[in-house]
This record gives sequence, structure tokens and C-alpha cells, in this order.
Amino acid sequence: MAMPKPLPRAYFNRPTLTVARSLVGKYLVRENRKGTVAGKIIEVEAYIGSNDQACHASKGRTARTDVMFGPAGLAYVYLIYGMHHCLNVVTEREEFPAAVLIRAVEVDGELIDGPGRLCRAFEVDRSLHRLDLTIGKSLWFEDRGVDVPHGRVGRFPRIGVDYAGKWANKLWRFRMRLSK
DNA sequence: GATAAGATCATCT
DNA sequence: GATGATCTTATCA
Repeated sequence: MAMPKPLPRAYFNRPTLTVARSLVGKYLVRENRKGTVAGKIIEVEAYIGSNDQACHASKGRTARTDVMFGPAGLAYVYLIYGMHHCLNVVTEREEFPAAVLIRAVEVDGELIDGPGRLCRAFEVDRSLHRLDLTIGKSLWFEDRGVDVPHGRVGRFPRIGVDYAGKWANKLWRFRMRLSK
């Protein structure tokens, strides 16, 4: 086994839907004082550009959304509903706000379903906001050679964005069919 | 099984 | 002062 390398910035600096689709089957790795946890990515959602009403950056560049305008490969972590953290990775070129939300992973065969639970399991909180995920410190993504056939990944509407009008109907959620 | 409501706070108006 | 890229628990059928 070669020394695992984090996915590089060039990987994330591509069209968001491409990144989202190909992140399914990759691994999310969390390293902290308690050790290392790695989870296979099962489900993601794409949030793309200031026209996308469901994307936080559609309301303009603010202190919170600023990171999405930055370089690809940074972490966008925020608190939602007062109690849950959500983990995103910024995609595309600078000045173009877009990100991929990590919704579900599988750790040791156990499904961690939902961004809030995921962040609790991986101990992701706002201290990781703006972290560079391409340097392999604390949190990063890895390609462990898992090949996900095209037919195994379904496309669905995004969750919890009914307010976003026609953007709510975009099939920008990617979920891997669970094998058994 | 399905649906509804409550928790709780950073961020924006 | 309103609201949300959610999750858990309670209540009903």
C-alpha cells in the first residue's frame, strides 16, 4: 500500500457536478488526537454559483460565504438550525462560489446518514472552517481506488431547499446505491 | 408505518 | 427579529 495522498487542489478546481459525482466512492479522512477515521463517501450535494438560490452564496459575498469565493479545496463549515454542523468542500476557480456538501459516508460498514450526524461522528466543527483540505492535515479526501460504476450512482433533488424555486428541482444530489 | 414539532444559534435584514 | 443545505423524539393510524 502506497502512502495515501490527499486529493489535490486541481481535483476540486473543476466543474462542481464533476467533482460531486466523482467524490462518491472516495474517502473522507479525519485525523485528530483520538486517531484516524476514514469513511467512504455515499452521498453529496452540489451548490453552484450565485444564481443557485439554494446556494448560500446566492445572497452575495458575506463573511460566511466568503470562503466559497476562494480557491478550491478549502473547507466550508457552518452551523445550521442552531445545532448541526455541515461540511462542504469548495470547488471551481476563485471568484466563482460553489461547493459540495458531504451528506453521508460509510465507516466500517456502518452508514452515517446526514450531514449533521456526519460532522458529529467526525468531530467537525467551525474550527475547521477554511481549512485547506489538500494538505493532508486533520481532514482530507483520498482516492483509495474504489471504482463506482456509473449505474451505481443515482441523481436526486437536493434536500431541504424547497424555498429555492426551480433550483430546488435540480438533480444535484448524488447518492450511491448501497451494495450488499 | 408516516407525519409533526421542538431544539437552538450564527448570520443576515 | 426572522430564518435555515438538520436530527431526534413524540404522536397518530
